[in-house]
Amino acid sequence: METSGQGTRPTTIYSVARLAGVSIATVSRVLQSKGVTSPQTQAKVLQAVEDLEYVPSQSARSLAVQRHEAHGLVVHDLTGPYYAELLMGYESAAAQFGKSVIIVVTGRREDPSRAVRKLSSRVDGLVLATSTISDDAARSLGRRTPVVLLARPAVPGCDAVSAENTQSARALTEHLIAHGRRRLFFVGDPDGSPDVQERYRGFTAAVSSSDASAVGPAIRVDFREHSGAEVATQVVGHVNGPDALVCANDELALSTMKALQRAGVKVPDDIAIVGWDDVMTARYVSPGLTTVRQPLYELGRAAATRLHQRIAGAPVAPEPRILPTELVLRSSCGCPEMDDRDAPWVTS
Amino acid sequence: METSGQGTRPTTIYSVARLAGVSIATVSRVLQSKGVTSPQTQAKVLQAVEDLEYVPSQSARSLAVQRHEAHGLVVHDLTGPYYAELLMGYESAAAQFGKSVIIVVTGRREDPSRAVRKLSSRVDGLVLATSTISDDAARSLGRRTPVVLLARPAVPGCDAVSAENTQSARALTEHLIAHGRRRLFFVGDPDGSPDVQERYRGFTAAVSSSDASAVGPAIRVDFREHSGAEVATQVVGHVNGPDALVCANDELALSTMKALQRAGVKVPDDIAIVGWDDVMTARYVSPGLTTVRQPLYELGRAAATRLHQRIAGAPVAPEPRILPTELVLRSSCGCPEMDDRDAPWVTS
DNA sequence: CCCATGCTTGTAAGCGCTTACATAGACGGA
DNA sequence: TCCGTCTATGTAAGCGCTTACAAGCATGGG
Repeated sequence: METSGQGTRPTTIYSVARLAGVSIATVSRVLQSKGVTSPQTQAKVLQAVEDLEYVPSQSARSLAVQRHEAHGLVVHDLTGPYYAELLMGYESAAAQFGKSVIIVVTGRREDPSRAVRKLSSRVDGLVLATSTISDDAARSLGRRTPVVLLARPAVPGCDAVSAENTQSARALTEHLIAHGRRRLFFVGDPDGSPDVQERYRGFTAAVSSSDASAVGPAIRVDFREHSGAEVATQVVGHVNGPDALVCANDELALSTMKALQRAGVKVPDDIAIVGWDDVMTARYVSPGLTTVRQPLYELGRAAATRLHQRIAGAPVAPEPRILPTELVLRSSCGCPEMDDRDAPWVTS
Repeated sequence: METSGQGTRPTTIYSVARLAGVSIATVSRVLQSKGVTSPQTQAKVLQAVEDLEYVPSQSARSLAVQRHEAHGLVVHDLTGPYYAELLMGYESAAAQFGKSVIIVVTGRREDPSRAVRKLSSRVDGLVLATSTISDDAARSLGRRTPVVLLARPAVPGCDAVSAENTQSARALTEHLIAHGRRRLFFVGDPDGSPDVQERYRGFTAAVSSSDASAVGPAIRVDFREHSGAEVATQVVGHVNGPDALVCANDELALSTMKALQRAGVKVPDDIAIVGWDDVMTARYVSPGLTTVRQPLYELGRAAATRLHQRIAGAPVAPEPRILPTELVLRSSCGCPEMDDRDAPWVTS
């Protein structure tokens, strides 16, 4: 029969020591494989551990070794594939280093900075993503614990890893121009996130070094899917309206495309549309959405790895680590449809 | 100037006590708002805390109070919107209870069960999702710490929360039959997960209590997107092939639909297709995918809330908590296109 | 036969915090 | 003035683990 109530948890290193007939130091030694222990002793201890289903208390261990063996990850939210993929990469690397990962989502918090401070007291280091806490707060944290910034500009005392944005924005825009587009519009709020800002910068650079023209300033809408309708109303029916839209991410691009199509606009014939992230939907819609793929999983791994190195004593890297991105050309930009490329099962 | 090296972390409760000119007990008392302290003392302590940027060590606290103030969440992976949404709900509820959440992804682990056991030593309770560790392992854990099972059958000693599957599968299938479909196929592996099993059961029930017939056993393919191609080859060109496909999830449904369309099959005229989850793509493809929406965010919250109650001492609930799901009718089932319903910005 | 040597194990001092209990003032009633 | 009461604070004993150091015990060379 089972001891149903789980009220009892007196299974400490002492119980094990007693059962095995050794001292707690010996138990600790065999469990950590530290110091030397005779094979017989090891066997006895391991047996006792087995019998008692003993699991060492992490907090006691942390207190003793002055290490938490945990990484913190702070993100704004988790909607969309972006953070999920990132988190998987992060967790996988952290797991390889034997670290737990504790996640904090600041999106709906009253006091993100307090939450992060509290988090810092149970981890050995932190990864801070965009739109979570301020640069100042990050810098202050960076003074007492290793901090890696994710997809945001470096601040002194903190490492930074992110995906390349400006170059790919430029390449994407130039691709549109090569397709003959001349009246380009950027959709998204450059002040909303560093990523968007960089993309906008690349867009602007490409436009201004060509004979094309940017149609007005960026259409500043947020990332939400419904923003597409808003964009569509601003765009349709104008005589000299845009013939190409560079959207800050795929959600925006897709909802805009849908709203436009519903309004009778032909994509890409009338207006070409491109986005960022290569979400699943991008390869299912018609026309397929041309976009920029970010190495999210790798980004997560890179952040975790860098954090691990910092915790191990490595100094702050002088330069941010920038991961390359990849243009994914489908047909919303004006390229011809290609079945193979659009096939859902072709992933690389 | 800043003290750049973060090697020094001698900021303990002792430093604060010394600076404030009180004992560590007093510091603890004002920080925990426990016991009585004079306003002046409070002010002094708070000031010292401020000056030193003191944050109490979580491990020391955990050790003293015999509580970790953290919840564990164990999932198989994080791909797709399913777990991301779930995790957000989970984290939000946990945060409200003042608990950190530590996440473990078992998908690529060598020894999931060991990882979970280790996790259990740093949390006050666990939520275990499908396809992570065995029922036996879960039951064994449930004996020593509160455990909530997520989207999997209850085991003695553990709570369980999940979304309704059988009823909605039945309703979905009956809807297809009402559309005149008579040769129905289930796509997905019922042995792959309890969810799929229940959906298959509902499907079977609906078919057998009608004059329709299930075309052969389930087509057992996994959840991967490329499985669609496989399904398509099995299905096209048969004289008495299916006129409706009930797919275990949306990824499967979408990739199948795409493969079918590419092969010249008309959806839904020749073959109707439905799925599960209501992923973003479902409302962007043409025809819109009819599917079942699960209250993922709420599911996450429910799991966290239940775990919290268990940790607080509540007994194991005798029955699993089943959250209702919702049919989302678009046009891949044969329903007429409706612009409004398909509009991306209509979310509820 | 004795002791230096090496190997294994035990002893005990923390790690930073909470909290039961002791103590020291302050205050007021007799 | 004295003492009982109450309140604010200090003292110290853990929480479960790690680890430097001490100690015990064979072993073998001198």
